[in-house]
Amino acid sequence: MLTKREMLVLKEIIRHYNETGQPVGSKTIMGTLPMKVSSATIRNDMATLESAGLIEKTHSSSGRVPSDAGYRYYLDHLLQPTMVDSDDLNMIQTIFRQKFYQGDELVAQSAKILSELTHYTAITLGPEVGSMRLEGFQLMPLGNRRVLALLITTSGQVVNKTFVIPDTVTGEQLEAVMRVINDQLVGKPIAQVMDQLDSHLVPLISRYIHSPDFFMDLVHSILSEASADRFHISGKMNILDYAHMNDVDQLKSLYHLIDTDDSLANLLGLDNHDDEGSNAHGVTVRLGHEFPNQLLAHMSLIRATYHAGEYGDGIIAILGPSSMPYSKVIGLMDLFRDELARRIADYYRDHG
Amino acid sequence: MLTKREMLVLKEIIRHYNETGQPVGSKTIMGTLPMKVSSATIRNDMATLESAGLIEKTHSSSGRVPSDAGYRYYLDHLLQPTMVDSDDLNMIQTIFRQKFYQGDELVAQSAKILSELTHYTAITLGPEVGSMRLEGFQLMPLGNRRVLALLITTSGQVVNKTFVIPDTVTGEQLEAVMRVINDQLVGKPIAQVMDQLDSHLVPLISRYIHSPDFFMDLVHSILSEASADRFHISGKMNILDYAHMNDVDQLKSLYHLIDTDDSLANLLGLDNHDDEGSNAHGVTVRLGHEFPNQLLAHMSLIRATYHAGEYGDGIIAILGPSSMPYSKVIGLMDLFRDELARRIADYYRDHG
DNA sequence: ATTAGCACTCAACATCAGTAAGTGCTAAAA
DNA sequence: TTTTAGCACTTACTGATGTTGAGTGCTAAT
Repeated sequence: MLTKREMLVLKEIIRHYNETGQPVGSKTIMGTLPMKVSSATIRNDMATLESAGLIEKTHSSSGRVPSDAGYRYYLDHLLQPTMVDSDDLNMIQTIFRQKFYQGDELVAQSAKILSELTHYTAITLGPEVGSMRLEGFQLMPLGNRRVLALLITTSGQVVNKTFVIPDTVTGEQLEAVMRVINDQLVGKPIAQVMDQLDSHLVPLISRYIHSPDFFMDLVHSILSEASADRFHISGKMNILDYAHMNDVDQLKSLYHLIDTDDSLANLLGLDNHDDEGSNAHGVTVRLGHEFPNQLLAHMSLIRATYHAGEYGDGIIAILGPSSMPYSKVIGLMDLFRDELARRIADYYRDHG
Repeated sequence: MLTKREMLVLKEIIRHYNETGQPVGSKTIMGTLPMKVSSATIRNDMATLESAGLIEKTHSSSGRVPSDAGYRYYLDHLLQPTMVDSDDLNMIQTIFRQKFYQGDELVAQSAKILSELTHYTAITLGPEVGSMRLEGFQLMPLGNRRVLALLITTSGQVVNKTFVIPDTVTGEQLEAVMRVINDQLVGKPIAQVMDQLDSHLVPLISRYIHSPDFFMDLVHSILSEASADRFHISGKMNILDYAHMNDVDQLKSLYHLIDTDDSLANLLGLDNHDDEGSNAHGVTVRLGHEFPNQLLAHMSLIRATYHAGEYGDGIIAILGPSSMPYSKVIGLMDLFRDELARRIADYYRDHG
């Protein structure tokens, strides 16, 4: 159990290290603590903090640096989110006041705003994913053995894809497939349709078409395009600033990670939904070393879920260095999730 | 005018510098020249080359490094493209043998292949741009004041976009607009339609609709999406390897440049079509210092046009360091443009 | 429990040869 | 006239050595 002053010392070490990036010494702390104590006292406190594993030395006579555990302790016990300052608030509201045509634009813009305000990397995910249902499906012959497949979802997303049809396929067959899908599948959640493709669709289509392989491929292909997680990432290049990578190959791997939907889903914890690391504000912080992936070692992921009412939940997240102004960033995220949730609800209410 | 041996010395300096990245000394050259001369002789030749501005010293007693002008001379007079080695050829053909559904995939894959073979950054541009014509236009009401606009081009590209319609717009008006566009504009080149939007479309639509602003916006928006240059870039992160940037901000600017369609168009010279820098193989090389942009200083852009017959011309390009194995890369580009042109012609012939 | 004082540690920086790679120049050889 | 051997000279790089300053841990006094 830490004393009050030890906590303060830890907090100050984290604050200073954040600002300067340099190890912090006892004299520096002495200057900024609210009470008047000597540097020797602080040295003693630091020794305690060090044996508790919360801070580290870079070499035997250096100042102290927060350790992974130190950050964890800070996040869990010491952190108080700051209010978003009015300039930032203004910027957010100004941008959100624009007119958005596509539902996605709102979410994409969010990533942009977040990355610009923080100078880190922002990742956002729209609310549609889970709750999205199939609204319509069309096949339009384009001539010359090509056909345009068009899939519309309840969230207003439209996916189109052109296919080359085998010689054996006739116009009537196209009609039949279209009819079957619109009769049987419209209104069902996309995810469910995906799962039951083989068991449901094959028998239905086989009634009209002898070898339904082509159509199965087609439907599968366009469905997976529609149901793929649509991450919006902004500020990718900021990684160059905050990930102090000496190895170019690691940097490349990191970018690969960010660019791969699967790893991103994994990063955001889209698979398991335990709330570890969440604090009272519904904003969760995961430190890099808590991820299985070595690459994220000195990074930190701040993640918040926003609730767009009946339209489902979405995610906003920020990837940055372990050493960042958490109070500010968490304050920002907390405000932003509400703001975005409201805007999305507005959007769908007005024209959803 | 350079002597035969001076040319050889220049060539060898470039070759060595390429392989090692280190300044090249007279003794090194001595070992690799076909004729037997002493290092002193080569030093004399080097002095000539230096006063001609073709090579440089990094400090007063260092070996020599090719200068910008040296590279230019090499490219214009000394370079002989190498045949593509059979492994690479195999890889190209294997990948091209896959089935492609969208016309674009072929061009996108090309960028991927090129970047993987060279370890540089590849940029490709499909052939459709100039010759693309409007094939069809549809407006489908989606309910709840939304409308889906669908635009199909002769190259098989389909662009869809949803819009929120003002309260005042009626279904008949949608019908009318659709009819006008399909009657009047189908078959015309997209570029031309874009240019004449205001002069042609406004009077046509005004006959049916009092304030055509909304529709003009709509048509304009979807047209520009359809006619935007579709660059495919692959190997972006390789820049980290070959652009030996010490300044992170410069690196960021460079990435911004690559990510901005306008600058990219500019880089590839899509505006002016003079053939400067082109050699007999139809592959042109522009060295970084020849671009107005400071950022590209130590880079080089290898660019080739491929001719997909009646389907128009496209571009493949590689961005890399000034110091690269030009013979190989140019050989590759020369082969690749033919290969890609053939594949694209095949694609459109089979189902275009 | 806190503090002053002091010995100690270590990175960072500067200084100072010594070495190796490479040059330019001169005078002799081809 | 061109090429070559020889040599003095330049410079980056390397490693050893010393100095400084920020910081620590420990002890003994408050």
